[in-house]
Amino acid sequence: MSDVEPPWWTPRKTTTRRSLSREAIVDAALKLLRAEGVEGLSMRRVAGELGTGQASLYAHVANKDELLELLFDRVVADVPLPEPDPQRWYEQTFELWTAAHAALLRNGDIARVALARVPLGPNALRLSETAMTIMLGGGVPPRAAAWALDVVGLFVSASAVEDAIGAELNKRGRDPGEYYAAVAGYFADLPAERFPRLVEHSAELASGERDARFRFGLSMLLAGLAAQARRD
Amino acid sequence: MSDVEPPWWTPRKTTTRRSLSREAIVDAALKLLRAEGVEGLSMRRVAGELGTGQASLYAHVANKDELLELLFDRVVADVPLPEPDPQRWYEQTFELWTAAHAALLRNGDIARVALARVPLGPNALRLSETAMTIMLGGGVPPRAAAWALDVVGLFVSASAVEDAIGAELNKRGRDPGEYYAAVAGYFADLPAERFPRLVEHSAELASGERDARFRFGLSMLLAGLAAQARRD
DNA sequence: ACCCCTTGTCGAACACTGTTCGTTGACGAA
DNA sequence: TTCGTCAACGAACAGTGTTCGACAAGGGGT
Repeated sequence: MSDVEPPWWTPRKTTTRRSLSREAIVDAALKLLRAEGVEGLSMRRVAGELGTGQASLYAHVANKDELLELLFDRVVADVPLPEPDPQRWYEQTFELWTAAHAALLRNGDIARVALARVPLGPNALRLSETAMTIMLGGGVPPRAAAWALDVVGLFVSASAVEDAIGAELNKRGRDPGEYYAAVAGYFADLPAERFPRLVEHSAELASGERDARFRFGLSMLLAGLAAQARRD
Repeated sequence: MSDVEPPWWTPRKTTTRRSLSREAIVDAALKLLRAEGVEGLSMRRVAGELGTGQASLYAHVANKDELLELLFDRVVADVPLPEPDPQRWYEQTFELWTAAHAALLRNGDIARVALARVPLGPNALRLSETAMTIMLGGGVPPRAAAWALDVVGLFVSASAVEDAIGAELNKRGRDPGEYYAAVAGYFADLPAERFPRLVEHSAELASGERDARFRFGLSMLLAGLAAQARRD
């Protein structure tokens, strides 16, 4: 845990005098998030979870937006960070982002908030610093490393959101994989004369192997990075 | 224009008997979207734009989600699609997605809806079919092409969302680039003993050259694809 | 020409949302 | 003991997506 915080997070220096605290609020929000997703997370319900009124939350948290940022950073805290080893920069980068992806998936929708605002909380910063150290140690030029941080982060978050949506739709349906099957069927039933490729490859287009698809995308990105690293 | 539509879009076969129409609604929504973003797009305001009551919209559109999907597909309609040429598959792929990115950016926030639901509207399908044709013609294996379609689409949408947020924050501020400067400043002012790399490369981390960053990310991805294409 | 009945329009209402206001009441310092 | 501060919180405000039910206008069948 680091005590660095973005300047727009309301500072909470005073020890709480009563029952509520920022931590308790984030805890309650996290519980709701896992159960219902970002959509079902309202200030009233968080307050209800804590057995208090909604207005009370605003003494500890400026905003719903701020609460979501705190929540996101709490989730990022669970990503294990490796000790950078220049010999294994590629593997370590791969593992770091795979772990981040997994942590996001463990918490429903939460990746949405990463796409709505660049994550600059203390734990996101620790992760960024580690990722930069690994890439720079591996010989990736600074500008490429800095930009790649953004690009890969974007991809990881977007993937997590997509996977969370699929998981949610599957949960609502009867059988596991029902949603992916429906998408594949939709592709397969398109008019073949107009969409020959989509029809022909409908199976691959909708194949629900989330992890394999994620690793494929991450490999695509890191292949580009490795090429940059070798050039210098 | 293609007349293929996902089965869950309410079919509107009958010619409109009165003033309202699906097209008019999407037009009004598009106008609002450009002016205020997805956030400021409510059914009431769309209805107000058309001088009618909010309930009237539901005769032409199942719900707000469907309206957003229609809106997204309308935006995708503006992406110019090249005639596939196997000799130039890499360039064509690059150009196609750059054009898609630009079309999204021209319409504020709209990329958000692509991340909230896999886009399967008629124009998104035409774009997908073209992208597949180009990649397959260039020798990319089918499964890699199918997965890359998803991965690159995710990246393009996520980039567009991030850029739209930056653009919005800059618009709110006094000077152009104010937001990026603030982020760079935040990085630069971090405690150097804890975040040495982030502090050292704060300039690159927040550099606001949107297009260059986007092209960099797209290159990273396509480098991975090109490696796959050569392998076969 | 008549009537019916389908179908688009739309005001009102419902159940929510995030946030603010003003009051209450308990604690720590003097 | 008294005072002032501040977390707690009920109520209200302005907004949201959506549904219901009433209304009216045309076209099709008789």
